Amino acid sequence: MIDKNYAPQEIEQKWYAYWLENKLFASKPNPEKEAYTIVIPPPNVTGVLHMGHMLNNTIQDVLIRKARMEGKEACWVPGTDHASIATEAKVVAMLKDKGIAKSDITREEFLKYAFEWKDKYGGIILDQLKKLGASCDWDRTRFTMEPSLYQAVIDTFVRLYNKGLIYRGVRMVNWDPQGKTALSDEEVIYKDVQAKLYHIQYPLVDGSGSVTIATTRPETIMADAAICVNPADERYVHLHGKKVRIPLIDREISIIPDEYVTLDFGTGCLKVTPAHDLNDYELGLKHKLPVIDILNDDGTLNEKAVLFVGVDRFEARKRIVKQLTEEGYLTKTDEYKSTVGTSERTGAVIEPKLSLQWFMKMEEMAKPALDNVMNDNIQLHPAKFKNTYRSWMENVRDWCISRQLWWGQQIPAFYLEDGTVIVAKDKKEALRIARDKYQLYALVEDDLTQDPDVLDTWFSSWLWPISVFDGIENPDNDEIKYYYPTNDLVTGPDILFFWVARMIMAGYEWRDELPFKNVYLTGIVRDKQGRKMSKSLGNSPDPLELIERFGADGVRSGLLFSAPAGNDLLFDDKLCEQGRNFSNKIWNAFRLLRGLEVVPGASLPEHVLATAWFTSKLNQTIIDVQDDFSKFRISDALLSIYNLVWDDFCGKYLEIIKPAYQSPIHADTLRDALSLFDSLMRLMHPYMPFITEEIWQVIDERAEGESICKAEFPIAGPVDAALVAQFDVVFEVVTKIREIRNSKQLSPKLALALHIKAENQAAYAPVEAILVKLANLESITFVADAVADAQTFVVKADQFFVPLANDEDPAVVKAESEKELAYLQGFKKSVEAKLANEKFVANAKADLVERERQKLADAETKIQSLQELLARLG
RNA sequence: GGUCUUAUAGCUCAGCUGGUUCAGAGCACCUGCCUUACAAGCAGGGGGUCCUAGGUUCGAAUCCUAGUGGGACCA
Repeated sequence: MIDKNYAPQEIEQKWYAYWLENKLFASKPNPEKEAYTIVIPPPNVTGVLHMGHMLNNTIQDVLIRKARMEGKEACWVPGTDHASIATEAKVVAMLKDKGIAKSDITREEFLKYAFEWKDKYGGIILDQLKKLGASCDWDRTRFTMEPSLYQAVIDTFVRLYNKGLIYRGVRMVNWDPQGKTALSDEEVIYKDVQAKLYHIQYPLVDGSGSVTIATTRPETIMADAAICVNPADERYVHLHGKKVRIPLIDREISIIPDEYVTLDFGTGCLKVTPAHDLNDYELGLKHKLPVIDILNDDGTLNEKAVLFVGVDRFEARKRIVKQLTEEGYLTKTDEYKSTVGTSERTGAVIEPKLSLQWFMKMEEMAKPALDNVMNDNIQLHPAKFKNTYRSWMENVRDWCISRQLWWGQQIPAFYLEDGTVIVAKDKKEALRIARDKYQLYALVEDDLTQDPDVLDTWFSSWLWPISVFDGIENPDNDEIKYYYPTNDLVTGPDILFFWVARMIMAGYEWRDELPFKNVYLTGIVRDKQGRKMSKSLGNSPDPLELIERFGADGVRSGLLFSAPAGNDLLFDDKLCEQGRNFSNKIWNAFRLLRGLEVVPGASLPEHVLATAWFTSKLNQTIIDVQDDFSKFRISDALLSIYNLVWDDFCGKYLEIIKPAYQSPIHADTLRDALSLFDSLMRLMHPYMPFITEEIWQVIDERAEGESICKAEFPIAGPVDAALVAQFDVVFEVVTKIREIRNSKQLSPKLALALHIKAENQAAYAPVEAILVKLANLESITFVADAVADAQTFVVKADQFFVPLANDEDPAVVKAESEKELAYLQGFKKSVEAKLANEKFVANAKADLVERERQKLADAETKIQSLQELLARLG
């Protein structure tokens, strides 16, 4: 006997091993078939699976499994990202625990440790994905730092440098004092903070008083280059060109006028600090002010600060405030709401810093990337992200691509002793160029020094859809030609610019073609209070534990029950519980069919009819599901299937064909039912791969190595709308009778008699047996007149009577019927009004008008029946 | 501050090109059932001013405008 509760753990393990063993996820170019390709958004190599990955990868798996079943050559490429900042931080921390400082070891030693660490802890996340059922082609697993992908990055750098798209220059960049590296604009997260606005007096050199400036960063006064006022500000006109002394250090600076200053902010006097603020920097350029950088790379103050040398910037702020107060320079402190940029990876407060870095020009590359999204060559789902995408692409700024780290692709720029830069794929090539270009024939490799910096992680990720198929190194290979462009990309909107936009740029740059046709943007998984899931809040469930509790199928369907594209998902265990219950429901439906005793023979006519009815429902659902998928409504498609399986198949179809207790089922009926079950399993397989495989394998004889993974996805046949309508009437009647039973508190075991006053008695003949069974009737009798002492109801135009001693207050019964009548009369009136409206008849579509006429006719017959009923009630 | 987006049942959301009297699903809730596939279940039920105010239209949850409250991105 099969267990009545579905136990997923063993089953999941068994089938995943089977799938791998039989290479069911493996793909290779097959010209006979259409390719369907997804590249995984590579998770950080040292990351662990979180709920966002679960959602994201479930969606990818649903898409890829469906494509595979539809006979496409489905290829899902997995892999990991080296995540330079995050991983380097982890390796540094690991070394620190061992008592090793990064500064004490060489680059080579560090990288050795880093690779060891990666080999030990990296890729855990990929094993976790297997638990989820992810059908990746694991033989294709790639890593952004492996030799071939590393080389692709180097080649890209050289190519773009030679095209003049990459340059090196001193610019104001976002400096992360904790990671001690520059960051791109996109890696800076702005946060609201409650800051203080300090009002500081600067004495005039001529002794005629002082000016007061307002600043949130008093520790930068030592870097001041000027005081700036708006020329239109009458308060300060007399001060233009005068000099003030910076408090505490007594350095003299000028007061200059510039329209940049806002009159009504603070005091209207702005301290200009070109080294530590982007706007001040530009103001400084305009007025040729000196740049005085008082900060070290780690955020401590340097000698140029004069005061607090070696002290951290935040500590220095506290101390300088204290000193300014003591010496009477600080006149006022206001509370001030402000925003501060922080590092996406380390969380440290970003310092704008003037620094020599490598940049990529974005304007030219952004153009095809923008155009091809706006014209829908590449579709974003949901489309609302097109707006956000456009505004970003239209305002794109040059990309700072160098990072002061060791873990990553080292920039292929080589310097001669005099600082001359040679960009080449390796030192040998650089030497050749140096010799040829500068006639430096005596030069040897040791005379060249490679740039110590590495490239931004995204500078490798943006090549991912191409580089996983070696399309950069070997652009004409069979794989890239077959699999590229890929089809769908599934990712979060938070990396739309970091990653998606740049992949599109890289696609057009390298292959003059889009990298994927659709981008499905998932929402963020939040907890049920709407908070983002995070380690520090501890509100993120452990995905593997969820799988343990609810089964992978349960978790997958649970996540998708409420995950419309682009909308955040408020996660609750409850959803997975619902998914698990669904697994169990399917399991028990199958137990029922498996447990039946079979006798040879043809199906009863009502069973044949029920099979035809359910087939229509199934076909309709397949049509709906395909429509949903075409619009990336993955969640809606699942709900359609859920309702079909639970309500129509289990609740109705199985109840109709289920034989009485200990009675056998006819072989033909069982065959039909199992055939439908088989279709349902195939329809559901993309969502619930494990349980569907388990059942599919025993529904019928299967060959060794065969799998539902490669079985055909159901194809919709015809839908018999009339039959569906007829069954709707049956179910409505059944519900009414059950309602009577419930309200009278009668046992479901008590068979009732039913009398029908029907317009068309013959219409009931084929479904009588079904009515008897579902409503538990002892008899159906057709009558010409009303039946006394009976519970009555009307469906369509027909009247139904269930003879029961009527102990209800006739007035109540009458009131209810009158209420229904009034409703129908109102309905009729509104439809009549509509049809009498010439503009409606003239403007509305013909079939709509026809439907309205039908509605009117139906309402009229029903009203008539109700009136008869009421007449009898007196 | 700018741009975009959103507001529907207690909760999470559907409602697709305006057209069933359209107000719907799941969960939650209430009532009754351990009816031999499933209590992780079955039968039935209650519940909404479709944010507010205008407008367009024969007709508005759906389109437009303004306001209010959320959210996202950008600075």
